[in-house]
Amino acid sequence: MVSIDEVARKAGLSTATVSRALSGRGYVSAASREKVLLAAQELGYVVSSRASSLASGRTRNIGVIVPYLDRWFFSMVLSGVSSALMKHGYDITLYNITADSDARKDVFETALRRQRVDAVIAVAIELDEDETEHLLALDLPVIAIGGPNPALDTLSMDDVALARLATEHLLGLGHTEIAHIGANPEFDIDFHIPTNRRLGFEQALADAGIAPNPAYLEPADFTVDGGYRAAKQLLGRPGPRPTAVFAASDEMAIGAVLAARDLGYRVPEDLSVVGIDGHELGEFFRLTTVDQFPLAQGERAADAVLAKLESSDEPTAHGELPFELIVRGTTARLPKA
Amino acid sequence: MVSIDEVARKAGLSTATVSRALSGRGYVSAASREKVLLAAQELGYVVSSRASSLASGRTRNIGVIVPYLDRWFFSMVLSGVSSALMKHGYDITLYNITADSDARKDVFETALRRQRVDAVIAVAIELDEDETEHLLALDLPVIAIGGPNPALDTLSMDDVALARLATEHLLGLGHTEIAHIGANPEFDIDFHIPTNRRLGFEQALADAGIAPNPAYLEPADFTVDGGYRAAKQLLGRPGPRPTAVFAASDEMAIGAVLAARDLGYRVPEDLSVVGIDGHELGEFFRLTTVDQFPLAQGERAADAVLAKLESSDEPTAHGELPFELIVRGTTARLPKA
DNA sequence: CTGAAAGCGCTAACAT
DNA sequence: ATGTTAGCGCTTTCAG
Repeated sequence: MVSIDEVARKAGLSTATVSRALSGRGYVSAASREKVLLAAQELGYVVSSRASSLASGRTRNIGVIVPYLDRWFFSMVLSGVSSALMKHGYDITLYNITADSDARKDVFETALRRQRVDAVIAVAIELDEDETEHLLALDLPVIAIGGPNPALDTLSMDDVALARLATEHLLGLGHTEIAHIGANPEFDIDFHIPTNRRLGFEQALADAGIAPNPAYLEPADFTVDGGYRAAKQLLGRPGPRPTAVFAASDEMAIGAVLAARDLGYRVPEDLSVVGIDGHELGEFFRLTTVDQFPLAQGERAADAVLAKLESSDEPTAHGELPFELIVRGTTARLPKA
Repeated sequence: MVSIDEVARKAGLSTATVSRALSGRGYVSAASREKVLLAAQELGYVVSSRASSLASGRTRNIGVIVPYLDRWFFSMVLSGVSSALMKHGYDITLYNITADSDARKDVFETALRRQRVDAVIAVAIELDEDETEHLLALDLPVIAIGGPNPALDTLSMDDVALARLATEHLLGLGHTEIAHIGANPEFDIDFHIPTNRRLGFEQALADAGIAPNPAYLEPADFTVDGGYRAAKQLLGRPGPRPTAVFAASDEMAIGAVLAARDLGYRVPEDLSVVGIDGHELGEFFRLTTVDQFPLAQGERAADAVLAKLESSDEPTAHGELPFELIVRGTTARLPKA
């Protein structure tokens, strides 16, 4: 491994100047910089992050904590974080919080404290007080996606508003018999997303003067299969039948579309379906959805963390994440009866 | 940040002994070890990986190179790698090779050379000679998934055999009019997977004495949508029609199932469909598939890399990855005509 | 089995 | 603008 001394020797300068030229900190004449760059190039020198970080306290590495690696949303966020950070020469080390609570504890109590990272991005993890403490005690910039966690700088999604938008879309098309798939308190681990989406749904109905119908609330587990089963229940039960379904995720919405078809209902003629996410599969099914741009969420978190790193004073107000209604083919006006 | 000196002082021992006790390297009396552990515990001491790695040359961090973060297969592999490594106290830093060739170059020429990792796992990336050189020049243990790359220790999937198995399943059910979706040379970037799967398909047919029918070969892009379009072509064209379809991925197979249904064919009565992957969505569609256990692939790569780390002499023969036919509901015997 | 001490390769005052 | 030098916080000989 070629070291900084060799570069210094070759460039005919001191190691200090080489360090300055390479890092861009401190004054270096243009001529010296040239020499250093050339020497480094020719020797194939790359700064050792081990040594550099020990001396400087900076690692150029960001820790990213995610609860799942194998779920679409998190993959997208991670992808966004990664591309944004790589552009700035930062590496990312991954901390996958699992169900195993010992492993989880280990991340906060040991792994993150090894001084391997300059900052932390926590993606959609509900942190308990202890964990929040640990994070704060690191004394590093932290950005959370998906709050709210009043103790942390957070980029949060207004899930109530998201759900209102989806519901209002249906209302605007003339639907009044609207069912909701998703409200399952059991899945409320992640910031009450299911509950908030149900709340938004109910608010929109209330604003339109529609009384909530408990029979139109069907719990499901956020999978295609779950959405399928829920929709079958909704559509198969005797009695009043919804003309539209708002599912709390695109995967459930897709399940609902498939269930409707299997029962002989046409989508959107007989049933309108709207989801939430902007899932790639939604395009194939021409699913109307409220896109929450997970890739952009990741990029934005990365940018926020970099901003905090440059100027630690930055306020980095708790930001709201954008979302947008994408009207495709699974929703339509309520046909006149 | 509490340092090793404080622990040493509190334990009444030298820093050398503390280091030995904590790392498990070198002799330490049980009594001393106790004292050290207690002191470290009470002070909440965690070894600084910066300092430790500079002094020892070990980082307890593995670099993982992946071409995609947002594709199911890679997410699963990554998930497997992550869980296996975390168990052993290793962190993982992620290098996402993108289409951007400058960024790609940067990973091999700079990022990986920063001495941040003890070993590298390369997931299904076709490396050119230059990149392979760079990897080898790191002088670190490297494990590749998805080879073959003769220069690297590789865990590889026998895609020809995988495809044969899928095809033989169909043949065994009595089908002779079998189409294949997937062979698209354009997508051959990743180790000729499409080509190898087509080869396995053709071999199985040949072994059964069936002449290949070019009209039964439909290229597609490995997405649901691609599989859907391909199947529509296959089933919609006038002339002989296949009674079974072997798709080179589960997502394409799902697309084929949906296309068949849309055209009025029943699956599996009128058309059998088999895929490859073991994709989670396959379960919902009751898709028959050849599972390639991506999670296990990741775990196995992690174990292999750890083994190399412990004993650098280990031969770590180029391993073959397992696969298995999962018969579900989209394939059936050819009905007597 | 333990301690003293010499680095690991770089950065950041400080001096010039 | 550049060089000198004292660390950064650990690990690892080497003695004992």
